[in-house]
Amino acid sequence: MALSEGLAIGALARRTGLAVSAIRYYEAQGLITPWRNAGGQRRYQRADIRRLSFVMIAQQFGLSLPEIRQVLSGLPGNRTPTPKDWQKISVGLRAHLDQRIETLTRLRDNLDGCIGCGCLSLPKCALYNPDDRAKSKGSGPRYLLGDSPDA
Amino acid sequence: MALSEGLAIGALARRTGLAVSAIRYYEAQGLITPWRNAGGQRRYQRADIRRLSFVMIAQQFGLSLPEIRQVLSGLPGNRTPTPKDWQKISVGLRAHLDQRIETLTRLRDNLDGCIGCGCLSLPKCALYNPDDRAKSKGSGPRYLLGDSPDA
DNA sequence: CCTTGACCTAAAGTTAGGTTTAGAAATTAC
DNA sequence: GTAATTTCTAAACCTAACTTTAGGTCAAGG
Repeated sequence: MALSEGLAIGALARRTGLAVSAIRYYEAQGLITPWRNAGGQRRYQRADIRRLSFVMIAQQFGLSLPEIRQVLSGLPGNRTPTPKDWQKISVGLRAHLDQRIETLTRLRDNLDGCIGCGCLSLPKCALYNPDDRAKSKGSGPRYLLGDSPDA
Repeated sequence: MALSEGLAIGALARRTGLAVSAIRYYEAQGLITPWRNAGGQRRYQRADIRRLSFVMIAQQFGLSLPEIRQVLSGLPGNRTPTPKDWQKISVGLRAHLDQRIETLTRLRDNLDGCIGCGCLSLPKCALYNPDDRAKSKGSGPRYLLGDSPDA
């Protein structure tokens, strides 16, 4: 097997720790694009290891797969991404993370202000701030704030 | 309609902003326990407005419904919870939130250290810390770390 | 009394992020 | 040249947290 024939999906799975089925799923979601060998099997570049690593990290940060695809689209399509390329898109991740931390921190501070104040059921309570609620990615009641099914 | 006949599910829905179906679902999950009137319809106490409010807030904080049920079990069963009762269980929420913020902050710091370092694909990278990964509640690859289906 | 709106239950559908299964074809190992 | 692995596709299944639907009952108003 020549050096440049690429990685089979199983090898990529071992390198990344992902399940083979997950890698195929990510492909279906447009996160990674292997080529096919003569027999129709998927082959990956070594750079794809890093690409999938990035996917996993971004997931830990709370991004959805479509969001991650969006971020990854910031990478050059015509060549193997350099460390500098990764650096550039990581900055976007960092911003996303900052936002999440800030939201949670604000929520926490509100909780502190609310503990014992008895306002838990009042619409005025800071914890009911629609802004906060919209930003929290925990599932929660689906159609809470004008996010109606038929809108 | 006498004063003490309780709230119908629709009224509770309007007060909390939840969908009627969500309230029934929460009942199925053991988060709230109405009684039934002569005709078999659900009736709720006014204190249940606050109970559901608490559920919504806890969801924003990232707790699952089973976790919330657990927290709610800290309330007295034999009487209407006082502000002090709510205060007590809110402290647990606060701790949960602190933990999440800390995890995310640590993740962010690691990202800072990693941006541009080229380590994104190495198992040694701090971002691969199993501890971090296990704690992040974002879904991610399901059977990542010995969390196998048949274990 | 009768209609209309609110409520009931059970079951199926929905989304995200995957996994599992089944049967077939390609690769690798001996 | 087989036998054992891998890989392939398509479709079904899974969990969480709900919503929707279908068919029927309850409650309130005129």
